[in-house]
Amino acid sequence: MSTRSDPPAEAEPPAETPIDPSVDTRAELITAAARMLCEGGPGAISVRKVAAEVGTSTMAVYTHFGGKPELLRAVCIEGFRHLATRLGRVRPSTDPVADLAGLARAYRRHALADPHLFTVMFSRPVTDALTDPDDQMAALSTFLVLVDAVQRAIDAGRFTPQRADELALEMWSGVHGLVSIELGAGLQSTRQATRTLSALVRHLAVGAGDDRDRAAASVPV
Amino acid sequence: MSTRSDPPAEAEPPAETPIDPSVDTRAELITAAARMLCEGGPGAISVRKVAAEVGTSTMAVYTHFGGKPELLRAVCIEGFRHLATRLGRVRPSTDPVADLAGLARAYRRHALADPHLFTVMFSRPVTDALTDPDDQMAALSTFLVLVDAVQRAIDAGRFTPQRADELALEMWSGVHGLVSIELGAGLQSTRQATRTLSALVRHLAVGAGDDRDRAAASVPV
DNA sequence: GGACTGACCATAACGACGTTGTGGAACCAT
DNA sequence: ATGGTTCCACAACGTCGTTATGGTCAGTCC
Repeated sequence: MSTRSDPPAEAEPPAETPIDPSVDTRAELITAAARMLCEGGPGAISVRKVAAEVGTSTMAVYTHFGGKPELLRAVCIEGFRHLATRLGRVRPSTDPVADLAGLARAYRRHALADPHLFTVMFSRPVTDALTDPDDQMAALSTFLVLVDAVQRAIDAGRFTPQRADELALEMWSGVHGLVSIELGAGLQSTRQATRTLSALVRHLAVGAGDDRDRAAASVPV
Repeated sequence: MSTRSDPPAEAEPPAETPIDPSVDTRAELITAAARMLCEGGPGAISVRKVAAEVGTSTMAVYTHFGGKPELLRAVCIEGFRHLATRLGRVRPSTDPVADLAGLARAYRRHALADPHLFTVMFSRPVTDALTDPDDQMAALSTFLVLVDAVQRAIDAGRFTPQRADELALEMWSGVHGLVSIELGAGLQSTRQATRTLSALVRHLAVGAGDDRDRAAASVPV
């Protein structure tokens, strides 16, 4: 246990504790829980250990969140924001199909960066508890970026006119499924996964109406 | 429950698994755990309650399996066998693309029949523990059926010549992802999901080289 | 100034959990 | 009978999420 010892017995105990004056406990709890989830998986995260890491008692979790599920939910919302910023960094270009491939790669990069968080983010207990409109928006915005790219592909004449949200759901399913399989079952290699990811987007683009050669040019192998 | 058919066993059964004891405690534990997982999710399954349901003590779990993770692993292997038989019921026809759509529907039907089991089946702790060759084969066989259908589509000239396993992985990713999203995030309706599932297979088929009209004929909306 | 209020957290406890040690009962080959 | 093995009942240990209780401290109103 690497804990903070209590040597100041001779010193002035009644003095203030200027160690952590400003930072609020709530944010510290979230980051500590996120770090434990990242390192040891869902099973390694416990209210007691999170509180101990922050240097407080378990009650802090209950006053700030209400319980362990809400703490995990807060961690996942943080994860959704990270994912949203990642996808937001993929700036729309003049080639919407290439943008789709970029979004797919960014999605996978996010999952590989923190596999445990990614898994928990899309687990039932978490998604069911996303009742706050802001939280729902944070989770949905990641999908709306996809819809936008698909719509731009339709408007540009690359895809045949159709419902953009349905086609975006197909794209999301493919990417999400591939990443989930890669994390769960473990594919042979990451190179295999990246190649399959490109092929998946390319094939879906062609299926959506794009020219085969143009799709191949937009989505590099 | 599970029709344990053992017809090709010409040798003597008492060699390994004696069915003599009035009922096999091991099998009872598995079915009890599976039922609890099905009804209440992963959180509702505890060694104590499973043992109590069977009418024994917790020690039975440790003598037969070694611990709770191994018990869950056994339940998931049973799930993989169910999935394999489900996919096996999709008999190869003269239309391999239609077969792919049938396999996708069967895969989704399996997931919707027992969502909790489906989720646990592809979770890290379970897939990592599949070290026994027989178990790996049971899990892989579900994928090999897909590879076979893709290969038949290539041989029939529907798909352009390419690696069948890679294309099958794309198909699996799409279907698995769509089902995972449906179970996790919850789509608007099951009709929406079935339509998207068909569109996904159809688009991937076209992307793989199939004629657009033939794909539409093989995969009904 | 002093009392009140609410937010925040330390302490201790409760019940349930997974797991283990101990030992007993049933079975089987000798 | 005898020794060995398999299987399980019982009780215990440590950890978990959660709750009850009470205390500290900032702000507010008299």
